[in-house]
Amino acid sequence: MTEYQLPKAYDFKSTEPRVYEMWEKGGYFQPSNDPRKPDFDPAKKPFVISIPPPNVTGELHLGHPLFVSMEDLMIRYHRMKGIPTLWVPGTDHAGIATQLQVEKALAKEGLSREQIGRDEFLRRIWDWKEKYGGIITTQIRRLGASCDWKRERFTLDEGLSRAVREAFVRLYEKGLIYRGPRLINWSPGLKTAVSDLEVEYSEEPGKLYYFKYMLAGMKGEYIPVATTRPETILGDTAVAVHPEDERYKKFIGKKVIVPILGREVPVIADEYVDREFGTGALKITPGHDPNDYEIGQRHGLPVLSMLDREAKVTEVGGPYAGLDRFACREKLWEDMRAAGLVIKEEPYTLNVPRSQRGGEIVEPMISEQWFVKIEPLAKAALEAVRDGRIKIVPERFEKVYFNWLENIRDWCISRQLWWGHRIPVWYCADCGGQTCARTDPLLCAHCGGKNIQQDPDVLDTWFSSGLWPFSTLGWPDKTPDLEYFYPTTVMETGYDILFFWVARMIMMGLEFTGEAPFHTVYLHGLVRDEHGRKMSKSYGNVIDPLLVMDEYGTDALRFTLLVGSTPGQDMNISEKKVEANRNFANKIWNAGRFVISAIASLDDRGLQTADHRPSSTLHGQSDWTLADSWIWARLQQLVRAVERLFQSYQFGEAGRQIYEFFWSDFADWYVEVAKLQMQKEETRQQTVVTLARVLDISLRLLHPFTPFVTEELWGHLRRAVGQNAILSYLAKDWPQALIIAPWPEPRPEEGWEAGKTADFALVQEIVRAIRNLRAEKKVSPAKRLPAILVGGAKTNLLAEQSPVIAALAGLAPAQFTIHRLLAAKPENAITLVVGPVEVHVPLAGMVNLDEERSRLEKELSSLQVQIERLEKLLASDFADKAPPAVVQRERERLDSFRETAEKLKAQLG
RNA sequence: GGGCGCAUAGCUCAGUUGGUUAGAGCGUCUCUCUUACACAGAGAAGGUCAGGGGUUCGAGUCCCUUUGCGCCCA
Repeated sequence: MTEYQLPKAYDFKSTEPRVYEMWEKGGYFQPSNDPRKPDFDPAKKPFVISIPPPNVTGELHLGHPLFVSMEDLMIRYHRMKGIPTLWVPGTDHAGIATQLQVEKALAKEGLSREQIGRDEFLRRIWDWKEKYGGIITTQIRRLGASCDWKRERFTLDEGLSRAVREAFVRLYEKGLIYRGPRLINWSPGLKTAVSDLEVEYSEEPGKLYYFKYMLAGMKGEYIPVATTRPETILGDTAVAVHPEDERYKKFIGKKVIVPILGREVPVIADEYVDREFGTGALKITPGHDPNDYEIGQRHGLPVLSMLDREAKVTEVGGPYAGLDRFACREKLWEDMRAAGLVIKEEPYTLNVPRSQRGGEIVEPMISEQWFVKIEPLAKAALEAVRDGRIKIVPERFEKVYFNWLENIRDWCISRQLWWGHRIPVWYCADCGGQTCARTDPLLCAHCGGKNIQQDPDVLDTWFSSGLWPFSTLGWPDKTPDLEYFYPTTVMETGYDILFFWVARMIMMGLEFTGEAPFHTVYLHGLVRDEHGRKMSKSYGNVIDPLLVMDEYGTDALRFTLLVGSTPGQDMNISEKKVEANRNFANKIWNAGRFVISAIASLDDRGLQTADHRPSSTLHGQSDWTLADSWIWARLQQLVRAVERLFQSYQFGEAGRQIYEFFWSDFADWYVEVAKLQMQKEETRQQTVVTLARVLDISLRLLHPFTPFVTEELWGHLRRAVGQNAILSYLAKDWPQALIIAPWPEPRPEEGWEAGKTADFALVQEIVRAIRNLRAEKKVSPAKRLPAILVGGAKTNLLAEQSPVIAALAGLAPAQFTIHRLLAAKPENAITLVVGPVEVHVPLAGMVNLDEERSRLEKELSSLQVQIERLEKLLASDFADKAPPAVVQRERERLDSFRETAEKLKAQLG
């Protein structure tokens, strides 16, 4: 017999790395049914998740532990169910973010990327990736992620680059990719175009500038115009008014003079103009405003670009050429004031477009870029969700998804960056033709000339991310992985990237594979600080998950994130919560320690092992005590609830219920009763069996939530049970590790549960009532109290449970009697009424008759209220219309209240 | 402007087919180092479930509406 000397507190620091290594070395992260292996069975349906790839050189923030915990939970659950599972890990090259990091490092050496050139810059960025690229995946391992690292991918690796190239060429050949000058969002600091999604609008205080648009050839007549961006006057090509606006109708078709520049532009009529806003007349700058651009298109207006790629005024701006956009605004306005064209300025709240990255003000401008013609893709993507091929959880996000796709605009996919997938198009200097090819061409496809040059731009990072679920499995090749694991099962990610990523994956998946890339989209909320504020460095409320794990352990962090969240809802996190769950991990550990020591203490002295196995599979019978039956019934109830909750993605609620069961039912009650049962020879073995079985199943249920502590403890349990001559039969089917132990399958009730549960609940109530009395009367916990119980119909139950009641309530066994009926009320005793049971506690010298009387009266009166309420309820329509079971339950409650009230009345005499 | 979410104990939150007198963690108060755990145990206090209206035998839960906060889209 081996003695188990487990540390008094769970030591996550030494456990976590060791356990993770054991899993990884044991090959448990690989699918149990693998198309790359000979015994592969294509008929088994796998469960597959592709990881939302984190930025390869990024830092771990709380968003990562959240998605890792969620996905790992789903993966572990399915793995334990025996389903072949694959979780594909990987990282994203994160074009802008990574390039900026390296540029920043370069700047410290006083260099710019232009100075060192494209090739050298790319070499450095790859060095950077090699140096820092492993950090994030190491951190994800630390979170316990059970993904198949053998299948790890990177968006810029060879295979994925080929996928990107294939995707681009196919869209190009289909005419769904085009290049052209369009109004795009330009980021002057980064000097690249960005997509509509990468622009965020923020409300900021600004001004509305009113000025005069003088009419050409009509002395002194003018149209008053208001604008938030006076500098764009330099690019105006019209003034628009509403066709029915009485004020300005007469000017339609006339010309007005652009201030300072003196150009003449037409006055046009367009229904877009809002007569209520500003002066009701709108200056039109098609080159620098999306709405104006559309109006310009409608009216065939010329488009002027008055800002260059650095947001400085171009020659279009005449005297202002070379000025920065903001300096120009001031100078022009002052000049206009001097020219008598200014009317007034008003404070006004602007909606300023800012770059999602860096926050600089984005400039709408005309630029030659590549676009994806999105409408046909969007249509298919809408259909896939509408007809249920893809389900979004929570459902309300389907509406958001529809709304976005229904109003989607073409996607600008070219970026003026160097880090990314280069656009596979070559321009011919001889014939001007474009050559788009899967492999780098040497000759122009049109004229055969050698004078071709590749487009310098790269693709939006999300273009490659959109291919992720299938590119990671080998697409465009028909690899065995792709055949078997695609489409994937669940896409789990934050709702903040529903458009950026999820919608695009759906569009691309349908386009290139003909299938929805996943069946279910599960969207989680965002993690905020304990008061619901967004975490930000400037605010100083950022919680670093690494520090949290250092202090409280990974399981505590995971459990906090999993249990603290509801689908699609933001969650607030605080260290306090993590600490509470660290305590839970410790609770698991210690309850386990107790069970293991109980097993170790059970030897085979005088016991014939074979004969002492439970003969019946029907539980709650024969050699089972009430507590054994109760905890088993509760556990089975829990297994059923957890199964139901998992099916509906309510992982948080499932975790809470397991927590409740483990701490309140198992540790607080059953373990305490078990201590007693183990002292008796006849119940000892059955108790240890129950302890072992309940712990085993509990650990299995908890494993997806808190994998480390459960794996470690289960290992000890397995060894202890396996080495025990009497109990080893219990573990005969247990595998090497908990990670692959079978998930507890829900089984139907057997019929005995309700009765046993009610009986145990009565015992609990009696114990609580006595404990309460002790606390109220300030009786020392060490003092054993005498007691007289009057049980009526429950006398047999009380007699059988008397040792339990005595032990848990601190009664003195020698002075503790049970009666069916009692002729006279004991003297000098305090009486507690618990349902059908009376508990008389003689407390010499502590009984104040008046106090007792008023206590009983108070109890009686609150009972009367309940009785009246129920009598009224049962006399109403309720009795006819409510389901019989509900009515029956209320009737029983009323009976029990009446019984208690009668007893109280008798006491009061 | 359109859409969505939230409002439940001092704080942070659960509460998904509507069904006991609404739960948890933290915090507060009282007691206890009882041989798994003081990262603990026992007990207690604390809520007109934002306001109003409706449906129903029955509403924290469903419908309408008002107010406040937050988010997304334009």
